[in-house]
Amino acid sequence: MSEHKIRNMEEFAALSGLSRPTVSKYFNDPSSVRPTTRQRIEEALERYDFRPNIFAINQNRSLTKNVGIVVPYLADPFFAEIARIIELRCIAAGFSPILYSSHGDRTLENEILEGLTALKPAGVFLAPLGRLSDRSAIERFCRDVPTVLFDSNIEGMGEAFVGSDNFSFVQQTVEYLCRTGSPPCFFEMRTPANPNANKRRNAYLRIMEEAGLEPHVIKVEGEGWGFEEIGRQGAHDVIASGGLKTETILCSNDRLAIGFLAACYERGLRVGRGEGCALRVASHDDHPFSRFTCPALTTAAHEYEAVADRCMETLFSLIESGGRFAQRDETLIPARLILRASA
Amino acid sequence: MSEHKIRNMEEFAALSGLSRPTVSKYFNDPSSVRPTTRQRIEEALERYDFRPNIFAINQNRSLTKNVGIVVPYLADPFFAEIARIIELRCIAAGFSPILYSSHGDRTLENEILEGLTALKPAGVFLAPLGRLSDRSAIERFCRDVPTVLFDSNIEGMGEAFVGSDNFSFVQQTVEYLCRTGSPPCFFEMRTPANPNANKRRNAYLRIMEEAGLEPHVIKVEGEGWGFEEIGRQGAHDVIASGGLKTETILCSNDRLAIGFLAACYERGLRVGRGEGCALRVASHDDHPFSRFTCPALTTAAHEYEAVADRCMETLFSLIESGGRFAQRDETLIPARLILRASA
DNA sequence: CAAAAATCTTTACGCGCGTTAAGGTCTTGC
DNA sequence: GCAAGACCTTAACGCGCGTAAAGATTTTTG
Repeated sequence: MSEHKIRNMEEFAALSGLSRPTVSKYFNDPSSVRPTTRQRIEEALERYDFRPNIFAINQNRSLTKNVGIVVPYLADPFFAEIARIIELRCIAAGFSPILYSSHGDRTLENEILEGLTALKPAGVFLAPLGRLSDRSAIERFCRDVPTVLFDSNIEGMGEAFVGSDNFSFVQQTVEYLCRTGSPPCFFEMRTPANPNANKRRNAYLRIMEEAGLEPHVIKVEGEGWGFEEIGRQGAHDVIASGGLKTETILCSNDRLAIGFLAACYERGLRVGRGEGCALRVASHDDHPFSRFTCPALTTAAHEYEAVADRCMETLFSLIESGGRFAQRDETLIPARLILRASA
Repeated sequence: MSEHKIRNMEEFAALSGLSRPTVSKYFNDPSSVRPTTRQRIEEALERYDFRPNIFAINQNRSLTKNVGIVVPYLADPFFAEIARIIELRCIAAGFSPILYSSHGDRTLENEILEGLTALKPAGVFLAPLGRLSDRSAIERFCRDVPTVLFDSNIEGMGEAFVGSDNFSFVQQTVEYLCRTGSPPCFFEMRTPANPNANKRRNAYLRIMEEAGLEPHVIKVEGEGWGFEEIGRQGAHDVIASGGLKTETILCSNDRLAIGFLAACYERGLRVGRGEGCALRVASHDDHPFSRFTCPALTTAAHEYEAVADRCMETLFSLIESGGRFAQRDETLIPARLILRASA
């Protein structure tokens, strides 16, 4: 690297002994110039450390190499983990991922989408807030930007959806629980933020019905993203009031289960499938921490990698199709049951 | 909102019945135009839904309203949480935060910094990887971009550092543990990624020495960002081999402690300060999940909000000072001891 | 070795907006 | 009602790069 800073491509081209259009061509596709030319540019690049001005590059372009990733709440380790994998995949594919969290806020989600539109991204992965989302705003956004929804489906929006097969999640846990002990009740929030929760409850009801078993759904109060605390408080309430009709509890998601287990511990209730255990608790998601709860949580796992890979595949073919699919593409990825000590 | 899409400010200005420079003036500072003019623009804005082209805006600017936030590993809830708060503060202050995770990778951290430089941000909050960071790359970055380091200090880099007072963290936990029972040993990773870990161990050694107590440091093996598993495995090893010389364990951070507690549970060791408890475990950070461990974790909490607020204050004054401080500014925020059931 | 093909250089325009300068128009205060 | 000042319009340039066209140069091909 040498002394003074290079101001623009003109200057850099001169220093490489080439013309600006050639250098410009190189930056858009290094293989589009003669190998010797390419080498000259790359040598100069070593010496002078020049990068084309991003704003100027994109100014006159209808599409960029930007890819937006929007999740509803990044401080939820589930979303952090899935976003992490998608982000790495984007980088590997030569895109510039830009990560946003709606922080559980409808207004913020709208603002993110507006700002994202302005960035002219090649595509966007959007995990919407769900119940709180402004459907018309999302619809408008999807008209302007090639969008792949993930995690949380909103019927008809975006060109594709990649998510988990909630029925498969619940089927596996319920089947396992029934096979190894008493049938479970279903523990969830009364007003879940996310359509997955509704799908899971409905799956539970249907599976129990088909098995000729009586379903029990326990709905606990609470708003916001503090699921663990909602689960903990709800567990205390339902246990104290004798509302627990079964000794097996299937939580809608791991974060609620983490709270449930905390409450059990606080009450001295032993959870697990062994001798002397009062309750069995299972759940869904394979939250990054579910391995470390006490006891470790039996759960139906998302195939994080598979979801991320499928997201990328979908976006690639979407981009190749010019940003539109003839028909909305839906992928549901089944769960993988993970047996641990809690049930 | 009306029919056809507006292409540029010229067109929008015409539709508002004003000239482009006036409209441009408005977008840079709405209060810089006459109230009646402002009203006309805002009415047109309602009707036509126009946003100036971001790339064009920034193209000819040396500074933008962008603020970078870089953390070493976003899937760590601690960083997700601090990033969340800082991001919200930035938005409230009218900036456009852009969030990056280095994903624990040195190369990626470098690339993020390079890309960030190109975005000409008004400022950057950088929590570096620590031991893995490329110091020369960070140094170069800090020369180009007004940077506030946080969480993890690297001497002399950036214009300021905002972080936690590790000595205060350890002092409070050690003091509490000694006062209420036997003195703790210190449980940590052999090769911590982060300078905070070293500061905490040194604080532990010094505090024990000053109290005339014999220190015990337990170092466990393990690489990467899976701290819980490292803590769990390390706990199993040290307990099985009889390496635990004290009944009180102070973990370097909550994630290790979460693993430690999981191991204790798996071994049937009761943790807590009551009757029949074999061990006491305390830790540092007040990780978002430490409330839900079994038992709930006694820990020294970061003042998340205070750290975020101080970060913002520092960046504001840094921007006002034209991006440079006469002297590097260091803020260390003390811990808040949180007593829960584990110790 | 000459012709064809590939690649480069030169020249020039456009993108959308920031910004400046000169001059016109509207407000304000007396 | 009039001057001063605030605000607006018009005109024009520049930012850094994409890109197109025409001509010059190099490389490949037969």
